[in-house]
Amino acid sequence: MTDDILKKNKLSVTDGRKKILDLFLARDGALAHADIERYTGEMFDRVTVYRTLQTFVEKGIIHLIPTTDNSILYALCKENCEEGHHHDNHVHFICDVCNKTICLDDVTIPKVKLPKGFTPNHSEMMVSGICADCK
Amino acid sequence: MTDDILKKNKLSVTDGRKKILDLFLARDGALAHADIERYTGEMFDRVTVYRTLQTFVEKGIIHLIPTTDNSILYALCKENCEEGHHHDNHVHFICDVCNKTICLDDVTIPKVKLPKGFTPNHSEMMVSGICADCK
DNA sequence: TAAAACTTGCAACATTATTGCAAATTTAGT
DNA sequence: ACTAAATTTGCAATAATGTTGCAAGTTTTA
Repeated sequence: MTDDILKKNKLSVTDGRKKILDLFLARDGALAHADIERYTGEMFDRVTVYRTLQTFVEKGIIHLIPTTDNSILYALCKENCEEGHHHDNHVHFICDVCNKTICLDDVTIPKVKLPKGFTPNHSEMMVSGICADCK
Repeated sequence: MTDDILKKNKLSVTDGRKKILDLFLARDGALAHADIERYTGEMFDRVTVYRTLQTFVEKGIIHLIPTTDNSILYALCKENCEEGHHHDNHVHFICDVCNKTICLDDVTIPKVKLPKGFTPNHSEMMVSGICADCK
């Protein structure tokens, strides 16, 4: 499974990449760099984690999620990795209780009417509240 | 002007706070910590800038803007500072050309229909593209 | 104007991220 | 399966970013 995703994206299949990809496949929530480091522990160097995430973002295997604090979150979105390119026009949900960030793949970001002179290109939308598990 | 805002928020009127508030009033775009440091230069310590921004956020004079990269942006929004409390349910626009982030105070974030079990509380929305100045 | 309250700068420290280079691993060609 | 080429990793060094305690300085209050 992980091997396929890596091969499809023309990346060498290495232990580090498989392990990190596994992590994303196992969770449906988004992950912060720190989560990944906590999990991989002594297995790999911090630098490898940074570089792996960067590579995955470049290849479109994972995508960045904006946050209100300074943290960077990464998430693997189902459709995207199947198809090999990004469709990240979905809403992200941050649960105030469990603090997980979830990709709502089926909730499309609505278009908004911008003031005169503004031309839209890409949109991001995040909703916080209580998720289905915590309700 | 700056004195009034500070007083209204029960903050001591100091040179640092006035200078930083001036910066926000002069720009309509959002500012990163680094922008402020670049501007204030040797005038104040880094720590003072951090603490001033934190205080302003707590008082609701400025608000944080989420970004896709790891940067933290702050912006003063017109209505808010007049009234002394937050109405930050507006869309933020990031220009791909000049890279400015602008509060579209008149563009309200639309409501979206969430999947079963999810309860919304707060929303954020960012649109990138070309701004009115760069078109 | 003096005391109390608050703010600032400094120094030290913690965390997070980036880069170059050599060693190790993976891939591709035969 | 074996070797050369390409890629990836770990290490070390460095940079950038953010935090804390405390003493000195400034602002506010009465």
